[in-house]
Amino acid sequence: MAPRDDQRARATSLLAAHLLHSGLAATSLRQLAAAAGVSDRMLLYYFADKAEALAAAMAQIASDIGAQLADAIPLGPKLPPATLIAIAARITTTPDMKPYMRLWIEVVAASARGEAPFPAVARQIATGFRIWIEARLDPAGLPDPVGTAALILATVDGLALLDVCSEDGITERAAQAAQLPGI
Amino acid sequence: MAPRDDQRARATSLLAAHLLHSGLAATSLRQLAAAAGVSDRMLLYYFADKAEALAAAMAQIASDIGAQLADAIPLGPKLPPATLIAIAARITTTPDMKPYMRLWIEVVAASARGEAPFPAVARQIATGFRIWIEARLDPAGLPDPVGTAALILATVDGLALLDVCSEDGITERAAQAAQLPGI
DNA sequence: CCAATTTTGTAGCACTTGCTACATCAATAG
DNA sequence: CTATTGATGTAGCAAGTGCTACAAAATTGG
Repeated sequence: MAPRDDQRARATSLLAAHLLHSGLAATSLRQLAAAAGVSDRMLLYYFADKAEALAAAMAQIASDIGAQLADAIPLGPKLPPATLIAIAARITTTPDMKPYMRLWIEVVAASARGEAPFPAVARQIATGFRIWIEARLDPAGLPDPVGTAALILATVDGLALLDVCSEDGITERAAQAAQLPGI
Repeated sequence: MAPRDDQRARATSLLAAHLLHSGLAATSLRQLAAAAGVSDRMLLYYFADKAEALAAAMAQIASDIGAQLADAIPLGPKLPPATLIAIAARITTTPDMKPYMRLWIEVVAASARGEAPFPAVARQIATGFRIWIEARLDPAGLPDPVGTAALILATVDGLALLDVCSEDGITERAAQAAQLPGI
């Protein structure tokens, strides 16, 4: 009905695809507008400002990640930390997940720099990750299950970070090492 | 003797301090010049361009990190992975190391974006980290010591990443969890 | 069909970006 | 003392930034 809302939704999807493909490298207003197939003038008609456009795209991406994670490991019996680390490492190093994790690294850095809207976005996504892990972690015998969940999250994020700045193959070998007992 | 080289060295140190304090948030030519206490015109007299100025500052920081790491754990008997993870986590979550690790995250993201000179810088620093770990890791019983070293590096980096986008205290609890046996 | 409202284009503004041309001043070599 | 070189300031350029004023067109309600 309202063309504006339709166009806004369409632009949001195109922006999300653009961010997944190019990261935060090309995020000027005009570049975003080009990616969304509209003029910069219209992008600012659909969204209040650049930050809102980015936030909308990131929200869609975050919901994608959530769905993918929920699909990958449905809620079931609680798992011990070693098992959960192994599984999480295997999932997040999947080629399908690579663009997501790469973007995630850039979002965290932009958040560290205080660049709107990324501090809020990063907090939201990190919380999503944390909840996913905590919901699947067996707390039995753990002195601090939240700390352990955070460690698992850190390990997974670290693998993603490694993937950005290392030669090919190293990340896979690290993920493999994460599946050994006693580490 | 040559005032230019003196000034260049002085500027490099001031730039390094600036990056450690502010990350990559304020890295326009004029902001860098202000941090170095010179005019933008002179900064480009000391350095060929902005990328070279950043590279010089980052090189100094990288050498600082190297020295700090070498001091923290001198070469000695090779350690099993669990011990090494615990030690590395304790070192890198020290308040002293916090600015370094935070900057490191931003450098990796800038590298992912292809922003000069960070791809080269990130590769160099990551290699330094990796060598430090491999030199201290006991490969006995490990099917892929390099993969295990990479995993340790990933864990440490992941803790740093977590530190950027989580509430206070979580990183410490995760680092604590990393010191438990059997994870 | 007219009026009001929503949607879209054109043009541009004030500002920042990395970098440079040019002139000037100081110091040093002959 | 002069001539050359090194060092520094002033001013500015072309491109890009986020965003906006204004008007024309399209759509909708009566």
